[in-house]
Parts: sequence; structure tokens; C-alpha cells
Amino acid sequence: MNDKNVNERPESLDFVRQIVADDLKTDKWQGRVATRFPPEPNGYLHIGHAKSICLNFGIAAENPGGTCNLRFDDTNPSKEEQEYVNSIIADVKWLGWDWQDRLFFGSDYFQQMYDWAVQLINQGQAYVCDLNAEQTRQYRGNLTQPGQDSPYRNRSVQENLDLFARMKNGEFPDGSRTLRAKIDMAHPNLNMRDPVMYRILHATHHRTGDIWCIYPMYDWAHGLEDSLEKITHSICTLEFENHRPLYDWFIDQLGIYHPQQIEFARLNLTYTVMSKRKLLSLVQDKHVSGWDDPRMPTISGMRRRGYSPASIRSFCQKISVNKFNSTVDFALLEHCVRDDLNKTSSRVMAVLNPLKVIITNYPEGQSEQLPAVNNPEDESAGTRMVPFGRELFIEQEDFMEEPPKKFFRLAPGREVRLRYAYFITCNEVIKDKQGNVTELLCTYDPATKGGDSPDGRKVKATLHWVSAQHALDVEVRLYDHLFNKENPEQVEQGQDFTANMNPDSLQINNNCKIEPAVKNADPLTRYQFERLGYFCVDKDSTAEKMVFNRTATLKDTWAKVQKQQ
RNA sequence: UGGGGAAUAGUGUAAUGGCAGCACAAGUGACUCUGAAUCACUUAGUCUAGGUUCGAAUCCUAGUUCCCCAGCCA
Repeated sequence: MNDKNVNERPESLDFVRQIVADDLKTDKWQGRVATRFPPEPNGYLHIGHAKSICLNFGIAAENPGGTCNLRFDDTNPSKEEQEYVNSIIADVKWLGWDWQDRLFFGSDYFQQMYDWAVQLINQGQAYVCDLNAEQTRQYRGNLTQPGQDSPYRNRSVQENLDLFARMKNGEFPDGSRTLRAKIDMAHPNLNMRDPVMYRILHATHHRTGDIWCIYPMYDWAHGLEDSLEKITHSICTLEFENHRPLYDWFIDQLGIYHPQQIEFARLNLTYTVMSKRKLLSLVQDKHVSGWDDPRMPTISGMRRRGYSPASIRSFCQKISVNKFNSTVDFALLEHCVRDDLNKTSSRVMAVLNPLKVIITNYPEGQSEQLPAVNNPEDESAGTRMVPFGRELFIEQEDFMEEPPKKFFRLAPGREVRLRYAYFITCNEVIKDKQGNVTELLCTYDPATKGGDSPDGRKVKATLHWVSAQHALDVEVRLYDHLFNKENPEQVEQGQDFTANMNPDSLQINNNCKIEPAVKNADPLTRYQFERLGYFCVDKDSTAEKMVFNRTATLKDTWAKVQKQQ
């Protein structure tokens, strides 16, 4: 017998969710699911972090009773700032996730970490080492050669306890000593060759101030933070695979609660630089206006550009999660943005490159209001009135004096529809001395009010337009990729990555016209400009002049036809 | 050259011994108060070589290629 359901495939889980589901089945964590998103506050969050955020918070949300903590991994005061803490909190919240009362800081655990370090010293598994950074490196060996034991490796517990306390008390200068785990200097995994647990750093921490002058290293701190918060699945990126044995070792030696570390591949996007260090240099070297420059792949940049939280979440869901490196096509992100904005944004008529049209048979001084639909995808968005008058603007590219075969829009002697308004026919073309078209003289058919002809006459094109008398002058900023090449991070050795930058990534158009409906809209309000794309109100808008960012373009079939000719 | 990971259409991913599927991109067409949106259709894939099996993307063996690790960064 043929079962019709044979083609239905079971809903598939990515490998992380599969592990969570399996653990639930075996009751490994007594039914708990506890994840965390643990950024270091040393920069702004970007779309790569969004993948991790949506994974961690997503898993928590999908499982009854699941939790996801927001934890700042702030163990290196020399790179971290309160500004970054604030921006990260704002960005995670904006993306739509809620950590409730579980906002934590690694620095809140410094005393506990210190006590545990003392325990390891007492167990003979940690020692104070007087080697400097250079010497430590030499003693570590390399990929093929085993390391050598530090001459300080066999200090007595008593001496280690004493020296570690004095390190903490600030008796030694930066870099003079470290606390190291005593594991195995010949271990094939370099991370296990007596890794540094604490370094001396006389720096002011953004939260603990000058209380501490020794700071824990990531490998020592991270597992302890996870353990203290009773995390079940500690999800991190692939480069920490080599650190997992150390993560497990510390926790096992201490005999404390033991979460499971799981690694997944970080996100790469075509045309997009994703390294925090490089993004920082784009900001510092003023290649962009700031972390929230709309061309930046930061969450704040994308927000300002007009991307919606839902679109970013949907993107993160579509790219899935895996254990191998890949580069996602930027087009998929844009698809998610368009898909969401198409459903949610109000339509509005705007003209980016105005061409004046005079309706010669429309009475001078007269105007009228015509009803227009706000969002054909959403009836509840209602309608608005659009003013019409004798003088209008249409898009320059919507008129051609000598139209090629497949051009359907306005041309001399041709009739087209103005959306929601009337059919018009072009009778005369006015030019300046250089021969540029400056004005079109047209006539309208009063019987076609609203956009339909009672005699059933058809037109081949409908144009967007604005009334010259009522239109608002606005500035529109058009964006392209900041970088030219598919993989901007991969540049020739020694070459600055900014060599790949696209000089046309920002174009400012000061001469745009838009219907008055948008007047005084709040920053971040998103619109679809008919046929032109999605735009959003920028924070630079003033009472005198509004500024719009182009969020995404719509497909332009006519441009393709032109190219083929 | 040590250790740790990984390999499925152009791109991103499903299929956990049983019909290689989905999405993006690309292409064709329909429809349309925008040539947008929408809808329909099309193109295109299991790294290689052996083996086990009635049957292999999946299991085994060997090879190839790619990524990560020698911070007192995370």
C-alpha cells in the first residue's frame, strides 16, 4: 500500500538542538535546559553574534522551563568598557530576547575564582611561575616539539600560596609572574601545557575598579562561570574545540558542577567583515561614522539601516547551525529583510530623482486629496489621502524621449497611469540649453480619477509620483556593500583589509521628494517607497529636513532588460 | 611534521542503512494600480578510490582538500 505521508519528512533539528533533545530524553540534566550568551564587552555586537544569541535564547525559549543568561565575560579590563556593556544589553533586548533577572558578570565571581585557584594550589595542581611572557612561550615548545617544565613548577604548596596572595595584593609588577595549572608540558594539545590561569594586570576594571590586580584567563574563568550558573549546554564557537579538554579538566579537578561545552561554526557573510578588531579599526580610522553606521554589520548598524528584529531572527533560523565553516550569501539576509518588511511596512510614494510634470489641463491653484492603500499585505493598516495638483514630480527614469522596444513607461504621446490618481498623456518635452529634459507637459483624463478608465482603456505602466506643491524635500542615503570582494577578510598577506573597500558604499541624495504622509515620523519608522525599495527614517532627521536610509532594494527587472540590450 | 575538527547543487542546509529534499541565487512563464509583490515551472549536488550490504550521503579502510591550536586575548 502506498502511504501518502511517505513524502513527509520529520522536522529536523540542528545538531545542537539534537543534543539538547537527546539529553532531555535521557534526563541528563533532570529536565533542565540552561544556556547563556557570554559576550566580552570589548565592542558592539554584530550579525555573527546574532547567530549565537538566537541559538542560545532560542533553545531556551523552545524548551519548557528553559533559561538563557546574559553574561558579560569581563575578565580583561584593558579591552572592556561600560559603553559596550550598555550597547550589548540594548541590542540583545532589541532583538527580542529576555534574560529576565539573569544578567551576570564574570567579574562578580572573581572572589570565588580566586578561592578555587587556592584550592588547586593546595591540591598541588597550580603553581606560581616567574617566567616572563617571552620565556613562557619558549618553554611551551611548538606544534611538533614538546615543551619543557618551568623551573618554578615544583615550588611547595606553601610558597605558591604565599606568592599567589602577594600577587593578589599587588606586590609584583605586570607580567612578572603568573599562576599556572600543572598539567603536562608534553601534551599534544598546546592548551594543556601548563596554561596560565592568572596574569598580573594593574588596570582599572569597568566594574570592580582597582580591587583586583590579577585577572583570570578565559580558560580558567569561563567554565567556572558556566558551573556557577548551572549551565547545561555551554555553546561556543569552533575555535574553542581545542580548549574543551582544559574546560573539562579545571571543572573535574575542582569537583564542581560540570556543564557540557558544544562548539558550532561562526557565521561568515559575503562582502562582510566580521572580526571585532577590524570593525573597531573601521570606527577608529573613521572609515565609517561609528559603530551604528548603516553599512556596518553590527546590530546597531542594521537597526539604523532599517532591518527589523524579526528579519534578523528569521535569517538566523534559516542559516542553521553546523560544525563546518561556510560563507552565507548576503542575498539571503536581504531576502529575510524584504520578506518581513513587505508584510509590515507602510507604502508611500517618493521620487528619488525628480522630473517635473505639468498637467496643462488641470486648473491652476487647484488640488485634491486622493485615497491610497497603506499596505496591500495588511488591510488593518488602512488608507491615507495623497494630495494631487497641477505640478507633479515623477522619477526621471520613468520617462524616455525615445523609448526602446520594451520600455512601457512614459514617453511622448504615450498614456500611463499615476498610481491612485489619473491617466496622463505626455504632449510636450521641455529641455534646457544642454538638451536635458527639464519638464514634461501632460494632460490628464478627469474620467480616470482613482486610476481606472470607465471605457476600459488599458495602460501598460503605472508610475509613482508626488505633488510638487505638497511634497517634502528629504535626504535619502543609499548604501552598497562596504567591501567589494566576496571574502573581504581574506586579503593578500601584509595587505590592509581596507584595500577592498567600496568607494561607492554611501551615496547621499539631497534632492528627493516624498508625499507629506511621512512628516514627523519617528526615527526607525520603516516604509516601502513604491517600486524603489525599503527605507527608514534616520536619527539625523531634523524638523527642517527628514533623512531616510535605504534598507533594501526591490528587484529591478527593467534594469536587467536594459543591461541585455 | 603533533593534536583537534570538517567535507551534500553556484550559496546555505535536510535526509541518522531504504525515493537525495528545502531555501536563497539564477532562468522561463502567468498575473498585476508600478516591470514590485505574488504564483507556477526549470536548471543544478553526495570530495576521491576501494569495501560491507538486497540496498550507502549515512557503516568500514585508504587517500585528497579545507579549518583551528605555539596570547600573560576571548
